[in-house]
Amino acid sequence: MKQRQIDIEQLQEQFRQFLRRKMYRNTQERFRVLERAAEFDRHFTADELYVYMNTSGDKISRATVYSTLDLLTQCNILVKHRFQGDSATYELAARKPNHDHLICRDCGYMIEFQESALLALQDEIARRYGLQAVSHSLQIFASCGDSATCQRRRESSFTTDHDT
Amino acid sequence: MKQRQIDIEQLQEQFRQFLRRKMYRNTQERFRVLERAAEFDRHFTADELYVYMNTSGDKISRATVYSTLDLLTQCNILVKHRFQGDSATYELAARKPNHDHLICRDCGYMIEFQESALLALQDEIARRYGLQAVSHSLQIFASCGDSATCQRRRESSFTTDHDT
DNA sequence: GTTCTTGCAAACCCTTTGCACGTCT
DNA sequence: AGACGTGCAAAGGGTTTGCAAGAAC
Repeated sequence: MKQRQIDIEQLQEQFRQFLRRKMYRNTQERFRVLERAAEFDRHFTADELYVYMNTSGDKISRATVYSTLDLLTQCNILVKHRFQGDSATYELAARKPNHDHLICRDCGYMIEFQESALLALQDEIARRYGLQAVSHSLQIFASCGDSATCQRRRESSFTTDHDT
Repeated sequence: MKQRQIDIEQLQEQFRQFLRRKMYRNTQERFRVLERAAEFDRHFTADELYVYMNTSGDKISRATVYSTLDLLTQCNILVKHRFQGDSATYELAARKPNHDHLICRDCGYMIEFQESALLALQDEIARRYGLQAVSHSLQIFASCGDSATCQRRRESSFTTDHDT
């Protein structure tokens, strides 16, 4: 968790406009969830954010965290992922625009990559069916091939995720 | 559910080899799950398969269905999807090779498409990081644009997750 | 005969919900 | 004031697990 060059005020404005458009209320809780979520420079779960907030000064309920994360996802401030089996993870959309995930199916090691060709491809495929593409989610599953490497990566992938 | 030109014997052989390689046992239940799963020409859930089997002559437990579906996914006979929020869905990998999904984020309407460029792209990206691509999962989220159509299509409403 | 698998039900975990209280407009 | 949001705990639903009985090897 660290500060980056995310424009928090712009996100707040974006959220405010979304809430107004949907006739939802401007509550302190909702904006605190946004602020604290924006401190993560990595994927995080709803429960992680809940614990983080409640152990650092923001008393808030799980229900509110979940519901606000849902709102933030609706207005594209957050992106929600459902990787294998576990709980859903979120990340700031602005954190690393248009990245996708390369995942070792044997050890779970995950690499974030950016591939500009995908944007054009997503648009073209949607157009092919008369739709307008909004976003996409791509995971490539691979194997390390080298089992020693795979094992080493397994350890690091579960302990260090604090930096991208 | 209907029969297609799936080579069930080849799948059984593939499964047998996988079990042998992993030192797992050849049980009747495992092969019955494979046979019955292969009858679906669409996505299905573990529970659907469980109910289907138990209402048509194959008495089997949920635990076995779940565990066998996991094995069949491990050996690439099935593909497992985790679309929005609900339960996981499976489908035969051989059913429609290398297809991906185009989903209307407003009404949930889903189109299966095939795009051969993606295969090359998945391989190239994995290679870029020294890995060997096995498969991928791509969802493109779009909007219908036409609200009338979208509303008609709306049977279940939900927010868009980016899932595996 | 030993080990793995199955079946059953209960446990589990993440997420959602119902209701009373509090807050926003 | 009225409607909506929050907090709490309990319910919910898909999936996994523990243990005894049964099959595979």
